Amino acid sequence: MDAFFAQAEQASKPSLRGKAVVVGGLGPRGVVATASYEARVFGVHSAMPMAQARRLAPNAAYLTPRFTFYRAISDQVMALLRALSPLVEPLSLDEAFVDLEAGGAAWDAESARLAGARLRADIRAVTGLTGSVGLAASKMLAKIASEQAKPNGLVLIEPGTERALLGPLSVRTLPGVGPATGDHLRRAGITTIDEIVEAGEDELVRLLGKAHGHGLYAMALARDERPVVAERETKSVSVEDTYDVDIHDRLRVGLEVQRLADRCVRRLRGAGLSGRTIVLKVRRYDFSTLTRSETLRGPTDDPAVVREAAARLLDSVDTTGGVRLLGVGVSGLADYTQEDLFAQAAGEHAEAPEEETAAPEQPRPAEPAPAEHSWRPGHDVRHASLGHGWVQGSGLGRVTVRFETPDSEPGRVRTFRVDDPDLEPADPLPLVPVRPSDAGGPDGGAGPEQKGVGSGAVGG
DNA sequence: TCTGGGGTCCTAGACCTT
DNA sequence: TCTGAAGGTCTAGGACCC
Repeated sequence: MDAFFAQAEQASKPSLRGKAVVVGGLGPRGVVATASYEARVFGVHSAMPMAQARRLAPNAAYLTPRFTFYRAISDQVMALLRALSPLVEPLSLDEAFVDLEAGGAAWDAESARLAGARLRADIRAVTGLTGSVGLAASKMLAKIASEQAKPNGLVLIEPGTERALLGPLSVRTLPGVGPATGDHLRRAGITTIDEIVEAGEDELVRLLGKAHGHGLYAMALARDERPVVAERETKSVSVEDTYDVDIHDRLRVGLEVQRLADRCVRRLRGAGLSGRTIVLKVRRYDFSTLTRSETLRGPTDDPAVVREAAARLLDSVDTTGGVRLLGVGVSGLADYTQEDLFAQAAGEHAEAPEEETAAPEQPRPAEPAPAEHSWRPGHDVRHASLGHGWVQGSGLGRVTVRFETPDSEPGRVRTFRVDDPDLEPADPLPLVPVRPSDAGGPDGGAGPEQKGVGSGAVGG
């Protein structure tokens, strides 16, 4: 999908169409998740600190992400992809690889192009959003094609043209080459994919190590045999929080770690998993990041066991100077639990009072009492008499709401007290009106753009 | 300027076992 | 019995991706 989050917000809010929209964390340490194409004109891009984005585009609309809304749209698009082929490999909410040949949806360049065009039309019809499609004989090339197709386009890389197309491109085009590897190669005088080929495989391995060197050299020759994998099993589950202000109080750090451990276990259990290795992550005031891990005798999904392990790991970390981020994760996953791990926990720590560990919600001592409502910018609300709208901003005891819906004209703005009893949070409205004949089909929503290419669809 | 959150994969050293 | 090589596991960190 093209600038997915921002596009979904523009589809949902008529007053933002054609305007610069930036979606991301709005706190003092937030970063940009997605910027609309109108915002990109000002130099705003993903992963940029929000403060910098505000300086570049002070008049843009700044919204917090609505992941539930985006996920609903993503589900609609993924369903369209799965209708094309059983081999669909989602990369994120808004991207996926599809093996068109495996699904019989395409067998040569022309049939692939047709399938891609039909898919784009279907995405538009079902979600109301635009997506781009890249078609090629491998995942790497399909990804490059889809980047070239953005926004709202379709690009097919004809078999036999791959090497010529790749040669002049920057090494940063290749998957796995980020800022660090790009710099490393640049210092060795390698900036284009042609120059990787000229340097030779041995030199690449010398520069980047075995796995990366061999892999990158093969990619530079347009050799990519990675299959489209439909079912990816989860390898780890983690949660982390960055704090608006560094935490110095050691007691508070400990409480936050406990809270994160509980949240992590809820996610773990939600996925029906348990894990053996507990990981604590600490980012200190100077942005240096430490991880500490401990492997248990067997997998657990017991919050008490994870809390205790995380607390032990924290004991080995110096937090003097303050921490800006804390995280707790579990890896070494299994889909079963080893019950006698209770014994492990009890054995090492003489009998802590046994709480009902399965209780989904426990008091969080470190947290302030929740406000009545958190009126987050961009989120939907309903007013008893004025109807559906969204939060444009809030502060000083006031919340400003724009009253409009996906299929209305740009709406009027009104300001209320934050505790106005007529105002309440609401669910997002579908982006595409639900027709009676759609019953049973996907309900309306905006769609992400996807890039997909069957490994055999074009080249096969 | 000042850097999110949730992941995956790779490397390398320490340590243990065979 | 001692030694060394080889391989596996654990741990920590770095890079990358969306």
